[in-house]
Amino acid sequence: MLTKGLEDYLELIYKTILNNKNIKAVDIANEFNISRSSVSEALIRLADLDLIIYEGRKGIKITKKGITEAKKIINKHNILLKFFNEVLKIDYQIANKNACKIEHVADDCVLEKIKNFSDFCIKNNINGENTID
Amino acid sequence: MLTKGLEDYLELIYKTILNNKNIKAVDIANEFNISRSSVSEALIRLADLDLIIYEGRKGIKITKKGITEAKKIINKHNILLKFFNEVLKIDYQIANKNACKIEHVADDCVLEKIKNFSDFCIKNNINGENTID
DNA sequence: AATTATTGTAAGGTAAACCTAACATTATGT
DNA sequence: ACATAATGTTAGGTTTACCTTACAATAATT
Repeated sequence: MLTKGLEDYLELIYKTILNNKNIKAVDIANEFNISRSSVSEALIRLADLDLIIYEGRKGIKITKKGITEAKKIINKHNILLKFFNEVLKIDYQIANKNACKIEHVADDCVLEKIKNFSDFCIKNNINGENTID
Repeated sequence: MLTKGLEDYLELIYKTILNNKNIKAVDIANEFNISRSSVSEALIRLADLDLIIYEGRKGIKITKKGITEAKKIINKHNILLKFFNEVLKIDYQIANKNACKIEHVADDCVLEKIKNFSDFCIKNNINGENTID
């Protein structure tokens, strides 16, 4: 299983590539406030796991396996974000921050249940603002 | 801030004491499948933080500060457990396991919102079993 | 009481994930 | 083209949270 750090980096790599932008090691370092050398090591590890193709300055490419993995993580993130923000009506920044942390620890089956419940609540306008007596 | 490990150990210490039972370092080691020496270190750290009074074989006592802290963690745990198990209708063991992980990373304000929403859902019989089309 | 088992501690080790500093390489600006 | 800046890598270090092994102290069994 991927560590929280590797998941975060892969997530950023995929999102950036999806946006048709290039991503460099230094960008990851800046985004997460870690050193370039730490990123260097992490990218080698992601490459070892066949999640990215890393050729230093030549760029970072994501593999099919990497895309699958990144999508999973982003999916988890989005389920949590949506639930926190749209159902519980938690401030977006805080919702996002908490989604970022919980996405690495919550089991798939829990996320699945949250997703279904969240969709139901949104459809029926049940949320944290109209549920207070 | 306490680490996940220290929070877990303190939680167990408090729960055991609440049950009028004594708790020893070896019990913590067994519960979390870690070595006695790791527990030994952790207990010294908890004592340094004034959360417990630790005197080796003479026993482990919890301080007022420790009780306050333990209650906070257990409260978080219970909010999550209740939401997962009673609202989302997730299997108790899985609900508990996930509560255990998320309690260490979720912000207080998120837990607060989950609690309110959870109570509302329970009161109105809105749950993961009657919300599927 | 003597033996055996249990418990706690100390010493030293490991792996992960970070760090800084120094260096090499590649881009960029003039 | 050259100087400067940006980027990636290497080497070596730190911290955290574990570990094992060995030993000391206490408790339990016979």
